[in-house]
Amino acid sequence: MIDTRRNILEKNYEAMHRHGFQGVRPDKVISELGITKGAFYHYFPGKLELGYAVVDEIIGPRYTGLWQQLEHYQGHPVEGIVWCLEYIRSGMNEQSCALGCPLNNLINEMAPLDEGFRIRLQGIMETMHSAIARALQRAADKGLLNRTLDAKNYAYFVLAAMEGCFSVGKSMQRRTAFDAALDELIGTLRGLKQG
Amino acid sequence: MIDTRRNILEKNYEAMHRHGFQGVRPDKVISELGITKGAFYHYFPGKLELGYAVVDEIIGPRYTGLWQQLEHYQGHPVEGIVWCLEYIRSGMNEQSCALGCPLNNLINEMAPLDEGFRIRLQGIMETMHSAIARALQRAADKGLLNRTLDAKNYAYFVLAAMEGCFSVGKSMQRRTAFDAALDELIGTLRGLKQG
DNA sequence: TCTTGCACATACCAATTAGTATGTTCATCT
DNA sequence: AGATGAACATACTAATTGGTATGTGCAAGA
Repeated sequence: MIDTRRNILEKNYEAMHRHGFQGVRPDKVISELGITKGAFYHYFPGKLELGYAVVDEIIGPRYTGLWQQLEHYQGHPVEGIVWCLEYIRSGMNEQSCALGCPLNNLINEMAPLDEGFRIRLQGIMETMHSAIARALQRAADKGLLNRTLDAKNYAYFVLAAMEGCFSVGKSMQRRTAFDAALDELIGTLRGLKQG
Repeated sequence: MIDTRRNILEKNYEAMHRHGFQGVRPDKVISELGITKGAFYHYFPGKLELGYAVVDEIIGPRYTGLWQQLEHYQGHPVEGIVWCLEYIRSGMNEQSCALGCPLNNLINEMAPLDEGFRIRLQGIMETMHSAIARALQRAADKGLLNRTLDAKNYAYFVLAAMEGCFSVGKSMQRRTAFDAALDELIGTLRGLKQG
């Protein structure tokens, strides 16, 4: 293999997405990869550190990379947020809807169980939160909103609603429910715009 | 014990809340209860059926019981929804915030993994969704809303935002984040009211 | 009184899991 | 050429997990 470590990481990421971290069986994953335990324990001290690496190297960059683009978005900051949401939607199909948001899944599973996970996941959420809050604040500062709001508090709400869309889609096993909830969130956001 | 079965159910519910279903070790839970495997397997065929029973007999009734009260709420239906949300908030402390919503947790963990769980959890969500959608529709029919909306779609959004509040609170390990997100949701809901 | 069966306890077990200890191969540097 | 170490493979293991098989006490009915 060209990059065994990366393959291990990505396959285990997929397994984590489906089964949760506790449900991952590194043995099975690596045997599906056609390699053995030797390779796995060569690159990772153990299962826990593998989980951390998946968060640090796959999940974290994916989310922070997206939301940090808000900083450079030209146009109404609210539309920037909507753009991010639509980007997320565009990357989804029926299956990924049924599996839910990898970040949301991991938060709900691991945040209360392991400090290492919790700190990492909290860091990702804080980065996303800051990006959204700053966008809202910019909009407010430029008088682009039709009411006053607390940017930080509202950013928590946006994050919550977005993650919740995944939970709804997952519980219903239907994209239509995810889409409906997301459409209403977007409508609510656009309702903040001046004019 | 007065009701061993109920004790088993409730202790395992607590364990599921903390560790997730896959993380529950029925052995440990029952030994903490001071009973043995004999008692457990006398009342339940196995771990899976225990999980189903927890959903059917504890989680389900708790949620559906709350939201179905919307039907009899006197006053603006939107305030009925707000009342339910405030009721949920009132039942939370720092610890339950860190552990998250039992329903949300279970959906995110088990919906893609097991049909038995999925059907049960979906049923609970559909009951809640219907209750919210009907409340919104009543408000619309009575001309109590300041804009038109699709009650069913908006109900998905309300559910999503609510569940998302738990995810946010859980990831941040702080009630303030949960409260902030929930306050904004409530503000958004009240913004629908006429006048 | 005898029996039946519920409500558990005790003892055992096979499979799984995560991990370790120990090779082996091969490229690279000296 | 010989030494070295990265990159794996193989074989083993201790602990855990979920479950079964069997035993026991005791209350209620025949």
